[in-house]
Amino acid sequence: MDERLRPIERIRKQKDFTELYRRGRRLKSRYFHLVFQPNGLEYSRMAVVVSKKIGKATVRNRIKRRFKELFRRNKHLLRQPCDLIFIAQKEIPKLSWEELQAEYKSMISRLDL
RNA sequence: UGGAGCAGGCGAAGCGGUCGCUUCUUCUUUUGAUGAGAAAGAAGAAGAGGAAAGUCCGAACUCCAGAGGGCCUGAUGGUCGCUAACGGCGACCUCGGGUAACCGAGGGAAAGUGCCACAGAAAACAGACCGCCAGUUUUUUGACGAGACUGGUAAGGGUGAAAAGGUGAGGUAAGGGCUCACCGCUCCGGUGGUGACAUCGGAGGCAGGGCAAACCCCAUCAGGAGCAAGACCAAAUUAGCCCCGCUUAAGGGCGGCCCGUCCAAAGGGGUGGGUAGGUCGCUAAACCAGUCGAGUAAUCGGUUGGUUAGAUAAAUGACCGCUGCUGUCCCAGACAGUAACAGAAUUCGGCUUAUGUCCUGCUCCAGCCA
RNA sequence: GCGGGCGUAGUUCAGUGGUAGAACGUCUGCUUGCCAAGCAGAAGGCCGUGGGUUCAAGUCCCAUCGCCCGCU
Repeated sequence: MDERLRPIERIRKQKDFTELYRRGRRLKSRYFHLVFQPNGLEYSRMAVVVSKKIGKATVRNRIKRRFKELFRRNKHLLRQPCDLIFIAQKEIPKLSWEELQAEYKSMISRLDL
């Protein structure tokens, strides 16, 4: 139903990041890590972290856009609102769009909330 | 037909649609004090590049009180132009490379200092190893020859990246610009050119190695830092302690030093505390496109039209349909692909680097045909 | 975004323009019943990459690639 990605659904503050990194739980795969925590709000929030080691600016931007697209399309998969940080790993530029979609869905299903 | 050289263009193929993001404008609702503003929603408009990249130069802009002089330091380097400026661009000059189209390089080594390993007799007020020639003398014996000494010489040999112009002729005891011709070089003068320089004539028998991307000299240019510059707002904290200083100061004034000048207890330094957020700067400018004129050109001037991203854990994405193009195959069709380099972060002018079975024009060379 | 620094042997580093070195490590031999230590010797380098200046470049100049650090 709601496939928008409003500004408040993005994590932007330094405080939120440090809090999540300290308290959040982690899931790891070959392509990206996922830090998550139920946030107690009425909506979920997300952020993408891609370091310079992954690639040049073009590559990093493409990864960020793909994660944003996946998040807004698949909000219904989350059983309760929570904060998510996606941390890209070195192997991720090798994935095609279809492969990343499958990877994303399997990771979300592994969340135990 | 093949191979080269130069110049330029385009660069998510085009059209339509669905979902979503950023900014602006207008409107609606909620909140708020009928304000400023904030939040949510709707409609419309706009939304990555030729290199946005590297950060290699040059500027605008901001702050450093002002941006003055000198020295150090750094940069540039044929000439004349263009430009806001430049290490950029244009035209020309000389030298070098290429069969050619064309390409590359560029002050000074008769101001001084320094360095030229190895080899070689000798490597920088030149000198003489092997040689060549003459004379004297010894040996032998009559000569040739051989040795020693004295003198002449730099043609030949060999070393090296480099060794007191080159080739030829005359001349000479042997040689040598010793003399002559041609080429090269230096100096003087004329002519042409704004100039680098070119060219013509005359004189001189000839000066003397290389390296300034070694120090350096000459000419020109440069104050420093950078939008994380800098300004403002609200909140919070400290408005304490120590040290220096009121005039012949110390200290500071953003690469260093000196002069000059300015600040100077509402100051400077240290300690302590803080380094969390918002707004502005922030997009209309040495702008872009067309056209006319000046100029060989870079470029300049006039005129008409256009408005073209402003994010901040940082917006341009995902998908569908049709058309076009390319490739493969079993060719009235089917399948696959539609790219490469790459993503604005204060803004411009350049340079450099990356990039495509892409496109256009001009030129050169070779082969074949007429 | 802006500013600065470094690339040399397997590793850590030296290196006036003139044959690339040291220490540790590796390998071989000696020594020992065996190992370590010790002694003797050897191998190992396109000096990050590509141009230029020079007779000659690890060194000087230009471009480029990679890595590291600082500034809100």
